[in-house]
Amino acid sequence: MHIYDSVQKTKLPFGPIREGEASIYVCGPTVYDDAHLGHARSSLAFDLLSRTLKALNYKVTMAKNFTDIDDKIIKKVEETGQSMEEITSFYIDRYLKEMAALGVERADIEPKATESLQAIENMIQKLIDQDNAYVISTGDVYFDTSKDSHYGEISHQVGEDEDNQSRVAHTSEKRNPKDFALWKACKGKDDICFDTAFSPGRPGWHIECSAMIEEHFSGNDEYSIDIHGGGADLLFPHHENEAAQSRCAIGHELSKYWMHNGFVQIDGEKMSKSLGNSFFLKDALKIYDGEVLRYYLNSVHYRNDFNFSEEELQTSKKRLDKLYRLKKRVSPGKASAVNKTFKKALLDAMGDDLNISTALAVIDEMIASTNDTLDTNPKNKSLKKETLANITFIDTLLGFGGKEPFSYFQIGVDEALKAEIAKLIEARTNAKKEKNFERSDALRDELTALGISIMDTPEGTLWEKA
RNA sequence: GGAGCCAUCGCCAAGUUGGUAAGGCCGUAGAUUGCAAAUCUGCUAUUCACCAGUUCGAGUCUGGUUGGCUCCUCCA
Repeated sequence: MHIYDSVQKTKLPFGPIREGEASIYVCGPTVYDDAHLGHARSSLAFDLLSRTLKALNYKVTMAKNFTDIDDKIIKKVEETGQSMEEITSFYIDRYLKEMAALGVERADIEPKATESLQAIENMIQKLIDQDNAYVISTGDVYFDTSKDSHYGEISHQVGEDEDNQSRVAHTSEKRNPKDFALWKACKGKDDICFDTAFSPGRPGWHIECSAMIEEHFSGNDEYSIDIHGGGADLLFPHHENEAAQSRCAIGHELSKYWMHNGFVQIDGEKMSKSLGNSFFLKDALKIYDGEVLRYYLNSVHYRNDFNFSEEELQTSKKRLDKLYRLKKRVSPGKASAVNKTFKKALLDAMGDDLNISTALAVIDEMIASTNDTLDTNPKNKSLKKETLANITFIDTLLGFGGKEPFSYFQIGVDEALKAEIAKLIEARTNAKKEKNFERSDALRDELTALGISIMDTPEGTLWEKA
């Protein structure tokens, strides 16, 4: 397995802390609103990572957090009158359901900031005791970036003197312009806050990840976890700050490898809530099947930006359709053993920093050669069984191709229409027997009008939703 | 202002240590079909934004130019 490490900016062989194991922490969403396609892509990218490592026989432990204390959530509380808990649990539930529709496996650990307050307080207290952090007059606690000689090595976003260039305004009580809040003291009696030894308030954004990692992973003398992941926008300042506070509090590096996924763009621009160009997952799932969306969003390498277009999505679906047509052709039956050459080619591709393009090419070649052989010898039973096993392997590794193939092509067709289709096909078959082609073509046109395309095979006439 | 990333066929998109351009869509010629659809076969980039350099050899390395995107503010 090779992984591109965004800190060293190069592809590295994956050598985990513990032989045969992989610990992964991915930054999850702040739960104050619906997830958009960008969240989906990030989630999908690390799902692919986890599945690939598992297929390579690593014992994977994956954590993905929910940030459930945050300014935006508090703002929503003020706007809606709902409790923070009501809001966050609603969006967490939604998020999990939508990701499940995309075939994303649940993380082993799903920590929430509200459930990690003790770990957060402990870490902040430790940093204060070490004088790596300080409390200002308002009760806010800041991390002193000057105490960390390695600050800037994660994002390479160093720059010592051009602080005035920074777009971040900073308060005069900060020791250094780059110092960031570990703890935000509560401002009024209605503010949502939690009690600590230093001040009542709530955690800053960065500290929760560091604290959660310490709470849930043991690591070794050098690193807490193997891989830390998230969107490319988190590299700075979020991950830089996480790394700094962990390094100072724990005395070693936070993560051995850092991985960052590229953005989903709309018309060449990053999709984000602040730009107002978000395509929400819930809306996408109303129009497209989760599996099709998964295939599409995963079809471009995770580090590249992804320009979303419905037209490309349709093109992408055609490719998935081909896999299901083959599956239809070899079904029903019992799977035998996966083809070793095929399996190796897929694992080699995915083991190379998740090279999905090569993996999809390997699959397309398998589909073509299998169809070719089946054209010559339609009754090749052992090939059919092997193909079934190959497709099962694809489903395990990449998360698509697992559906029953006939139902895949019938998504969105209700029972009444199915009966109607069956009737028309039967009538057409009879017309064909009588060589009444005028009538059979007319019946086909009727089916086409219903959005159904048909194909005559030795096994009879099959249909698909166009 | 500072820090990065990217630029490969009409479209999407691979291409680790430099060695002579995967795959998909579209198009096209054929096989198959009553005709289609599905499936298969052939064809479809002497060329990798542009310029210069290193090298026996560069899409891959170096420098520069142009264009696009991102981060430095919440952000996947």
